[in-house]
Amino acid sequence: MPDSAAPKTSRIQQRNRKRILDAALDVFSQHGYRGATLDQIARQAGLSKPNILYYFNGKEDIHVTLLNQLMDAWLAPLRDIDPAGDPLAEILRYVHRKLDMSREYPRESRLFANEILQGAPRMAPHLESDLRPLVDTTAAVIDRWIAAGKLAPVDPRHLIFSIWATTQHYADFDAQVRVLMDDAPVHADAAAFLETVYRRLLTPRPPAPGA
Amino acid sequence: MPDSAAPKTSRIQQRNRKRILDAALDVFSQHGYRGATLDQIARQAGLSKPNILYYFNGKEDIHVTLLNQLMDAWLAPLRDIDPAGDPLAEILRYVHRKLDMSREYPRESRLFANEILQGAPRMAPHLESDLRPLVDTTAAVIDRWIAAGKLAPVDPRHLIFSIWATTQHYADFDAQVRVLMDDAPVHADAAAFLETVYRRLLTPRPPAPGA
Amino acid sequence: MPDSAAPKTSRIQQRNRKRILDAALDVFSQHGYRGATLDQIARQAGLSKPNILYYFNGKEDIHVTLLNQLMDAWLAPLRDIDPAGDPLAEILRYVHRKLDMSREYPRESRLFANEILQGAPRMAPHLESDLRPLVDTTAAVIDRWIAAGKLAPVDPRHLIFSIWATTQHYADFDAQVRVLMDDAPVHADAAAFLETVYRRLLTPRPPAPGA
Amino acid sequence: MPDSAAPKTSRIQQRNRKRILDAALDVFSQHGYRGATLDQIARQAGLSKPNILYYFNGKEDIHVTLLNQLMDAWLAPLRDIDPAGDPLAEILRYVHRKLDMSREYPRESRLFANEILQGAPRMAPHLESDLRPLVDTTAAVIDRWIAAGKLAPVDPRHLIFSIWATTQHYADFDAQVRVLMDDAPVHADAAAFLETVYRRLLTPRPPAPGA
DNA sequence: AATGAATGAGAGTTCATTCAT
DNA sequence: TATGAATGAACTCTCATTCAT
Repeated sequence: MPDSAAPKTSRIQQRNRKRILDAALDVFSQHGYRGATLDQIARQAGLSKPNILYYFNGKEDIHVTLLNQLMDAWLAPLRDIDPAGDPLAEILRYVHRKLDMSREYPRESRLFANEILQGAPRMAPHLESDLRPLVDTTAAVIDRWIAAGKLAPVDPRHLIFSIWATTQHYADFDAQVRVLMDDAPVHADAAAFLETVYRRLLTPRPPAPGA
Repeated sequence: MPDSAAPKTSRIQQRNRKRILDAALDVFSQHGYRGATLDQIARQAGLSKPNILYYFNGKEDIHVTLLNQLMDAWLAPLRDIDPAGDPLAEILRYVHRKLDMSREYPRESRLFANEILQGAPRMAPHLESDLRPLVDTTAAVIDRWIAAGKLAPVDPRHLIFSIWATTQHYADFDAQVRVLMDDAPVHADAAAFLETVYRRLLTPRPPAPGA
Repeated sequence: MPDSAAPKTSRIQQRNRKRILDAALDVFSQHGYRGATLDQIARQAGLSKPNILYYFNGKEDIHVTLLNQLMDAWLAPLRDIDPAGDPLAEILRYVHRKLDMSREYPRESRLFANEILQGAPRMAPHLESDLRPLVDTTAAVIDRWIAAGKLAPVDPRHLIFSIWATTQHYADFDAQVRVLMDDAPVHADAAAFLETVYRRLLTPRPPAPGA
Repeated sequence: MPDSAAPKTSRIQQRNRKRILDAALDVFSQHGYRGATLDQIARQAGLSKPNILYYFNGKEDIHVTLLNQLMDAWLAPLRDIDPAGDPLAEILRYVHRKLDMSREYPRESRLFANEILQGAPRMAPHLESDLRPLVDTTAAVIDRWIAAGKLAPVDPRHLIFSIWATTQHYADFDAQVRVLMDDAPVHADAAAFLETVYRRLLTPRPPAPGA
């Protein structure tokens, strides 16, 4: 039992941290930060409450850790827009990836939505340091595409907002969508709809002949 | 002296109930239902905590009252779409009204967003009874417009979702928007952007000549 | 309207005080002192809560007033035992009157029971000043009757306790009695039973021949 | 190390649960359910208020647990009446056991009295399911004894009520008894008195010669 | 004589966190 | 590493009482 425990526990540690974060994602995304309780998280994780506080320094620590971990994955699709790719195709790919994430990771979407709704008290720094430069860069790329006549002119930042809004809506407002769309293949229809929206919006048009 | 007594007492009641609801709107929209406390609401309303419970039967009563009162105002723009009006103009008017509401009533928007995010525990009945028939009706109107060739073909329900999503985004994700848009005239730019989006999306196009 | 109001209000006062005390008797006897609320009393009395406090100085005042008022009526049967009457008949009459009171005034019985159960915090003085001398006197009468050979020898105080206990039981433990005696004519049977008990207990017997 | 762990933690639990129940018995029996506060119970138990709620699910849980636990002990003497024993001796033994219980467990007696006085809101089911069949059985036994000429004829249920009433009186109305019986050996005198009462009541008499 | 409005004190309960092992 | 036990702070809500009219 002397030194063979270290690696073993390390593996246990990792597994337990993951369990806790997964349970916390469930609970936080459903009830919000204040509405969530450590008891719920502990029960869901199959651990005792004090044991959870052995792995994390408190409720807020869990929440912040979650937000930080998710930030990267959350921004990946935006990062992956290829300035050298076909502009319309790049945008549409981004739209579809975001929509897919709403379907596959609705808890993450709701976690962020909750945080932003409440004024981003725990995420404001990250927005400044991580999100903002990325959006600035992407907006510049889009502007260049527009200047090159490869996209119809639009405000790039509001374009990004609209993509976030329309795709995350299917995760964040799922309760409402489900009431209004019983049985319909929501995701497929949404994908087709958004494809249409952004294709019509962004397809560059030849200047009017008489102009 | 006949009926002049009733309003006298009612005056105070009405004023205080309004104060409380206004304060509660502030607090609930910012912290969510569970995150809000009667203490905060009382402080903001300038009343004592027990006095608040003299006017309402409890925290939940205040919340439900708020949601009920707001539901009507919230749906009004959708109700006002005129089936006899010009289709594109009607839709665009709706978009602008929704966007204006996001600017003028961001708390209401966030209150609803919070409620829906958490699965609409206290509003599900209203969604079924009030929202759903209204959306069904409106979708039918749009479908008729499309069939008449007055709008480009789109899925009417996803169109509605996209309008909600893009307009409410400026209220619900305000904290994020502000980080990314310092100093810009957000509202005016958003209005122009959305005008472009829905105009390009919905303007009926003549069939391709060769088709 | 100058001085004609006084007698008029005085009548209203009396009527309202009675209403309040009657309502309070209901509520106190059912829920105990601490379990009763002024709201319940006010509702039952058909008056507003502040108006009740116009007539009485507080919750305790109502309770004490009730206890004081009832004390006299409660002790009347004991006072009415006639030292000059037929001993056995006097005792039996007392038993039957007490039993009748349990049927006709169960609320009063329970009010007293509640008070005594809790250590008589508000009635201890009355017990000392009113009840004790009366019991002492009655015990002396009974002792004299026994000495005169007109009653079989028993401890007079424990005799009195047993009469109180057996008769008040039908009011105080009514909930239990009803569970165990569905449909039976409880009161009549109890009267017959107690008649038997005290007749057999108290009928003087001739001394054993050989004694 | 197999099963020795369980009792270890259970030791503290059992001890604290007992402490709490004992304190609660004190407080509930003196002030009634509504009049009792968790603060009082906690203080008396030497525990913090939240710690009490760690062991019980709330005030009502403590109360119900108490009533359930006591029910068995409370009915034991009645269960122990031996249908094969000597009738008069069995009854007298029951009377004395009940009287002893009033002296040794007055709090339990008052707890029950409080509950019944208020209509048995939390004990009605137990009365139906536990008490009633037991009383039915016992009444049948007594009826058989009477039919066999071994007891003077009396209504068995009212006999039982009278035993309950007269014995429990010394616990439930202790505050009153003490005022009226200073210094007397109440319990011994009561025992002698009740012995007389039930002996005279139940001793079968030979039919009057002339009858 | 009466009441709508208001409140301080305190009730039961929840919960993040700490203690002890 | 893990957990039963414990608690201070805070929460919602109740209630006897007071205020103002």
